[in-house]
Amino acid sequence: MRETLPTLKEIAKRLDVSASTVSRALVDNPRIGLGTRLKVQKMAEELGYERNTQAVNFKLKRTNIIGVIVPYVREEFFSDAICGIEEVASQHNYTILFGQSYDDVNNEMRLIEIVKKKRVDGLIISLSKSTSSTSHIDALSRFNIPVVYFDRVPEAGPVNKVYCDVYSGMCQIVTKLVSNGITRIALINGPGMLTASKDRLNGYVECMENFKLKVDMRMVSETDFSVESTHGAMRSIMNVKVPPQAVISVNDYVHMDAVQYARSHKIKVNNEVIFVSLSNLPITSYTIHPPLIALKQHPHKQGAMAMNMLLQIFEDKLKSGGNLEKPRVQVISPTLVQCNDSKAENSTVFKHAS
Amino acid sequence: MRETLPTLKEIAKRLDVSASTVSRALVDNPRIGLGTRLKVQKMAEELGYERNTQAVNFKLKRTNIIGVIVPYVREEFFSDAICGIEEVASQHNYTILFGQSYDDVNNEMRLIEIVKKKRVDGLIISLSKSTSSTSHIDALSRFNIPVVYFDRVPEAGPVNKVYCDVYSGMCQIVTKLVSNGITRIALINGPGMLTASKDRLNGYVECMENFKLKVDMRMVSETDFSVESTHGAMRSIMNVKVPPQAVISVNDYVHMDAVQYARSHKIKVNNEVIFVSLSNLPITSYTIHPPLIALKQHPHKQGAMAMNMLLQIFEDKLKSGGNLEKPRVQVISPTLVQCNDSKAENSTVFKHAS
DNA sequence: TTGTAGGCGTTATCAT
DNA sequence: ATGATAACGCCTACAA
Repeated sequence: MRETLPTLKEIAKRLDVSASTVSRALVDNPRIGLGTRLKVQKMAEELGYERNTQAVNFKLKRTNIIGVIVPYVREEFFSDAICGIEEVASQHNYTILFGQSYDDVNNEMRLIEIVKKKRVDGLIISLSKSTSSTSHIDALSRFNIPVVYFDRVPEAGPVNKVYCDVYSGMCQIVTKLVSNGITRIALINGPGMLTASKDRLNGYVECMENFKLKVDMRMVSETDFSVESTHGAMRSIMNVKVPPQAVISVNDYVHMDAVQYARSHKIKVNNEVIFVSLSNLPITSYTIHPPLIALKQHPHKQGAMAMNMLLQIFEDKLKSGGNLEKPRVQVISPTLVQCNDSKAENSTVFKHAS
Repeated sequence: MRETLPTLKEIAKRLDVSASTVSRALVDNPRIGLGTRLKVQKMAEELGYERNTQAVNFKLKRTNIIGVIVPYVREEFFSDAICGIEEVASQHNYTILFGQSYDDVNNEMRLIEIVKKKRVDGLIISLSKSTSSTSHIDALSRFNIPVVYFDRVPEAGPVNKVYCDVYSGMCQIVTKLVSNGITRIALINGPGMLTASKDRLNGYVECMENFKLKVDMRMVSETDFSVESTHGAMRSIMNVKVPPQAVISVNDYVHMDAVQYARSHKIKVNNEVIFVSLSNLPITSYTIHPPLIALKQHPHKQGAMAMNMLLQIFEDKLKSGGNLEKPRVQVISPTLVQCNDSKAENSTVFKHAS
């Protein structure tokens, strides 16, 4: 019944050679005769031998597992990113151990403990929105576990990270709007603590100023990503006496909630007020009112890049025998896309190139 | 720099006892004195000892990894299911190795090879839509790797599976519609090959007949889940001379595409024609026209149940020392939910309880 | 109650 | 070019 896979020893016994010989033949070690190598490989083939990765990894003191921690896997952005990670990871025989922080530092800390316990070879993480310090993560470096941050990255410190240049994304958007005559622009930003939020705000402010437009901070609001919070943000924005012509939302979920607010307040979406989102997920195409302008943040690519960075770090660690390489940083540019909203009355069409 | 975790031997040396003693103390083996046990545990605590799971698993010839294969992780249904799996898995110290078949048997076969190579302890899988035979999966049982199917399960054969009772779901829906005076009901079903599709069709036909309603097969169509295919299905359905009053879609993505078709053909959605979906994902609440009736298929719960089933199988395998338990089957009932579509003109409201 | 010895499958370091 | 041996960290008969 129980069909058990042959081991290296089994091959050795049948061929009456030593285990080391077999091992060498199987990894194409040069210190072996061509004849025996072929003989061994043939036998391995016949027996359906498969190297026991568990044993190898154990021997080599590695796990070939990399930890991945994101706020929510159910968000398309992150599941996409995970796929990107998984794609390049599996090509290099790495396996993913993933966990969700549910945007809560405490969960994040628990997960860090787990990946440490599992002795992962490395960690790729996108911070929870409530994470203000990364000391729990820094602890990993003491155990020589390299960490790559992506998307939600810590602001400062010598860390490896890949993220999207939302500053430039913000500029692209504002430029596009302004060149279409839209100058009263509101922003629903993410929690001010997040680096990305600061970048967005800076991009917004500086780009506005470049156009000699005064920045009205009543047009800038924050959300903690919850529906209520977003609705609150909308309320404060729409209540200034000269309301905005455009509302930029920090992401598609916030965008959808903002649209929901607008509709329930009889605001003509994408007509009276133009809606813009800083990210661009496939689902929005099914929504009532998609954003007229959005930014692709390339989550899949970000994931792939993060994993590649980790692989690089592994390699360099082997070469340099140890430590102290300087942190790696990769920035990826978001891509501005125009959508159209068939449902909007007299949907605005953008003409001018940015 | 490199802080390396202490091993069992380290503790043994410091306490001047043997490794086996330490091992026993740490697993609360009864064959050890209370004093030494406490002493050992204290030292372990002090040193920050953490059992090397890799070594343990290697020794015990298990991996504590379970493979999970789904068509797409980006679909909320499956990412939800994976979370359910992950939740109970992590509670029992199991780790997930996931892969996506992208609804293609060939990928599925490749993934099966991989999980076999990784020597997973078990597999949870939701079949690709193009999988007609499960012989590639049956191969796993030869290596004593138990398999649990979920949601997209094979029709016949003695397999372990957990799935949603779409037959009854279909009945619930038809009953609800009929009791509200809607009798011309169309169905956009999934590929006929899938078990679930057959169940849906049976539920539809038999429930209609229970109500003495004649079944018009021109009102029944199939989609391969692609947009074009769904649009084609809609076309054929809406073109019969007396068109349906309701359209039931196999899932939310198909539903959204069906709505899209309807809108572009000036059909008043959820007014002239009522739209119903056989699943119920959060995203639909943001869509232009959510289904007025939907079924919760509880993906998270399905995932959790599948994982629990696997754990049961593991346990029983230990007890019975080996094989031949009869296959396990768990069926979960879908829950009918009513939504409302604020956007529909004169949106139909259902009054009668089913 | 505790220690000793052997082994899981593989690789690395010596020899030969 | 090949073999013998030890070791990775842990567990488990068996012995004491």
